[in-house]
Amino acid sequence: MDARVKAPFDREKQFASKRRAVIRSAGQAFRRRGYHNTSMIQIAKTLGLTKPALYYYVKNKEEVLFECHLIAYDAMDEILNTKPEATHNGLDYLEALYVEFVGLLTESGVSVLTDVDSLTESNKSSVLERRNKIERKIIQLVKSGQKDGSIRKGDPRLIVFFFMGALNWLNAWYDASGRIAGEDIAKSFGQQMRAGIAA
Amino acid sequence: MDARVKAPFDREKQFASKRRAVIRSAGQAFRRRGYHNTSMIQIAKTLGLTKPALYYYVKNKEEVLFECHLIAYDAMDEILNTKPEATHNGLDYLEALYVEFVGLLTESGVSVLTDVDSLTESNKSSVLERRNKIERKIIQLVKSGQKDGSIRKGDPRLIVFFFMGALNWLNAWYDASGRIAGEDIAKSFGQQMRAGIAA
DNA sequence: CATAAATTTGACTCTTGAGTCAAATTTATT
DNA sequence: AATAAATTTGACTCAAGAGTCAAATTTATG
Repeated sequence: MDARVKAPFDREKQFASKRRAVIRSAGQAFRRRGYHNTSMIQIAKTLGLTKPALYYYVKNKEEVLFECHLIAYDAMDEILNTKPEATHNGLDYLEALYVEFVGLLTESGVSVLTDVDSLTESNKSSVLERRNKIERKIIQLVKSGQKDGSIRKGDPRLIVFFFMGALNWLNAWYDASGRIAGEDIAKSFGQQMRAGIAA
Repeated sequence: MDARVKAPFDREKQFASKRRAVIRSAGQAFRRRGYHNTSMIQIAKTLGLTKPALYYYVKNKEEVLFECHLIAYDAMDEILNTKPEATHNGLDYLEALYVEFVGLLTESGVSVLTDVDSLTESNKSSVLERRNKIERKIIQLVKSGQKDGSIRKGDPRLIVFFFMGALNWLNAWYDASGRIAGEDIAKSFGQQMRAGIAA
């Protein structure tokens, strides 16, 4: 391998991966203690860094929060955009998605953060836009499930708000170090959400 | 009426009611913008006061947050302690409670706040104690519903976390000024929670 | 109307934590 | 080894917001 090619690439790669580590670690802290109860110094110390070293990777605290949000919505988008193998009716499909969502929020360190109001106006609306887009997609899925007869009638928004609420609230109580296995949660939540909306 | 008796009583009453107004107004602000995104001056201005006038009624900001939490849990306790008229099976009872909970969080200004980590250690554990107590009670109700056969088998904690999550997340999206009526939410949520856990 | 208590105010102080900067040190490249 | 880039550091500045205090004003009571 040519060093002139490999070296800069490695540098970038290292920088990017360290940066990701910063965001992920900060995200964990935000989830546990909240955005405002987590100082940049704490984040730095957790990673064995000092504050200026942290700012070498990151523009400011709000940017970190913003990216934490993006990570979550990127991951959810990915789940939403992955076509399921077998064709299901609306209900089956929705349940499968839901189980994956729960898996995402329990197994991977990803979490849906609540601190939207600590973002700049522009970042805030961009995050809300992402969230709404996802919500609209799921509402559409519910509607098509109602059409194919697998999901019972009723305001699709309320149906979605219900089980998505249960999902988002996960972050408030679920602790990776807790004693409930993520898989068990996914199974139970999947069942309840399915039974709750089945026709 | 004797003025020497009435007057001081009225003063106290006025003080108490103004104080309550402060807490309630602050609670609304905390719910909308979050604890740390709400300054004491904002709270004061909303009520047409200045900051020191606010501190006449309240020891410090954290106390306000603490009392907001207590208000919510007091209200939930009251619902839990009110015996239902007709005797139901576990499922019916739980659904009735749940509908009342949703009503509480939509119709009255009460909300379950997320900022537990902004409390002093002692206040924090006291709030968590209250929350756990309520959770345990509901878990017990689920268990007895499972015994009488109206609620399906499964880890009662996970069953409770699911629908209580949906409940608590209400505050994150529901805005009293929104276009969905609280009663409609209660009805839909009640149905979904019931169907989700029915045997 | 005089007095005391309740209520409100303007003008402070103090702490915390975000963000910066110039200099030092480490790492890669020739 | 010399040099340049990447990385890290200690020591700052600065702003926001919590909380205070002595004095002014309003309200109730005799």
